[in-house]
Amino acid sequence: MSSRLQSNAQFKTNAIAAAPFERIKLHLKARLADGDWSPGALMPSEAELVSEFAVSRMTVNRALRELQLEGLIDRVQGVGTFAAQLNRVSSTLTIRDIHEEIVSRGHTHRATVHVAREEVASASAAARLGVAANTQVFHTLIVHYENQVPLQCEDRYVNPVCAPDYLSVDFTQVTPTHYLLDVAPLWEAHFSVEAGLPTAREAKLLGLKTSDPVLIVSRRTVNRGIPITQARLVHPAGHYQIEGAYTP
Amino acid sequence: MSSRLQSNAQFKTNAIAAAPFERIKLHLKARLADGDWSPGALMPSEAELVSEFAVSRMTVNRALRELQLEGLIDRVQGVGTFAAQLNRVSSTLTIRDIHEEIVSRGHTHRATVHVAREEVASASAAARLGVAANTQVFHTLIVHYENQVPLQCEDRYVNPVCAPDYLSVDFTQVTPTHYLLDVAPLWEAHFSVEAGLPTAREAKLLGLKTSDPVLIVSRRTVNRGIPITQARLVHPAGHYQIEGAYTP
DNA sequence: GAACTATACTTGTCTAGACAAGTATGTGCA
DNA sequence: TGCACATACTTGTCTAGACAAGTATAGTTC
Repeated sequence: MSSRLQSNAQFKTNAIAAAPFERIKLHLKARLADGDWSPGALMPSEAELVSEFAVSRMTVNRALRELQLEGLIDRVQGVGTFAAQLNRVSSTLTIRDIHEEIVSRGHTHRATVHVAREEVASASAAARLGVAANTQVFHTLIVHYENQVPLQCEDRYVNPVCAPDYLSVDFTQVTPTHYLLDVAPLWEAHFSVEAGLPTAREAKLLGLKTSDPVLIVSRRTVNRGIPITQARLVHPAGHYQIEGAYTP
Repeated sequence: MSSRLQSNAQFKTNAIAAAPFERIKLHLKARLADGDWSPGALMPSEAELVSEFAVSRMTVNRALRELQLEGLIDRVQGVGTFAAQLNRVSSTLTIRDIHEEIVSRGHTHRATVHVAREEVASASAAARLGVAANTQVFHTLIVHYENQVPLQCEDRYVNPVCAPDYLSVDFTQVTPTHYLLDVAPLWEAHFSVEAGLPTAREAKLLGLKTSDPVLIVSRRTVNRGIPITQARLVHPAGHYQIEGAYTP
């Protein structure tokens, strides 16, 4: 019983002070925020922190390794630990499946399929997808509605090698993104975001004029070097914004 | 000499096989990519991986902890390790200081200052910055040029509490972002990206018509709960795009 | 002066063991 | 049946020590 009380007391202490590696991280973060080390300055070595905090080196090492992953410090084997140059603002941006995103807002999602066929890729489409010209590819053109308002025009090319049954999917029920995540669960994505004008067809599908600005997201995904899909996602201005946050 | 050769040989072996924790990570990633565990499925415990790979538990633990940080697995103390639900596409987006970005492309950066003064914040500006209405704030309006072509119109409000000397900076030489990073090296950022139309003034400064689409980035930064700055960054369509990548 | 070498210091990683703490399950008692 | 408890298994963390490997520097040799 007394040992139970003792471990409870220890737990409460830990709840305030957190785990040692966490305490070391917070301490170094606070000093970095105070400007104790200007960017590029040499910070204490692991051995010095071991003495200061009276912990083992593995604990200090974990704290520093995680700070390095967070981009707050730079470490060079054989040299030392340095305060990072914080001249870039790295943010984590989450692009979610549009169905999930609309539903999470409590709204209804509806999709209309305007193209769903196999095509010989044009030179530009093949280049964007990353396959050879004149290859057979799947092509879908789907408009997504949030509460009956058009939110996204999704023009997508898919590599048949990765998803041979792609065209048999009912895209009014399952989004291409969702289906492709099932077929190829892990991949690399590259994307770019820009403002522009819709094509005549996109304008018509979204109920816009061709002079109305749109937000265009281009995304290409690759699995082990094999291109899976390339999508051009066109959103009417004002109806869609990408949000992100960065917390050190 | 022979010991040198021996360590070289060992190094080469390591170069192929990588560190044990890295090998375990790659092995589990490959099996996740193969769909060996569907989302939510129970994965091997640390003890099982210790047996399989003949390493210590700390090594397995590090591999799993890093996979968890990467969002590929979920771990629950007392229960086990599970394959993550990969239904969201998380990407790391890096917004860099515009001066650094232009210079890194080998181009020249020039800035013109159109407003740099202290103002009583309007209701909307105060709300966007996160300070009380009728507070004194700093306001700058700067246009950034890449090779003499206008690239960004930067409309920024700054909390005088965080950067009292803000107006004494020569913004043709130092960007506000760069200066503020010096004054407050660590902070949280929230941003949103959308397409839209420029205001009449922005259009004039960027050499656009008010009907030309622009990419608008709104960013607010906070340090320990205290708002630092709020910026509206307007870019002509076609001249600017945000890029990002996601590599599991 | 230039090139080599020994040394000291740094980070990178692994080990074997330990204790803590969360969770599920079976067992015995009321 | 329903509740308390012991048990087994899980992850979370820390330790003390070890070796490897990268880097800088002082000293030595040519």
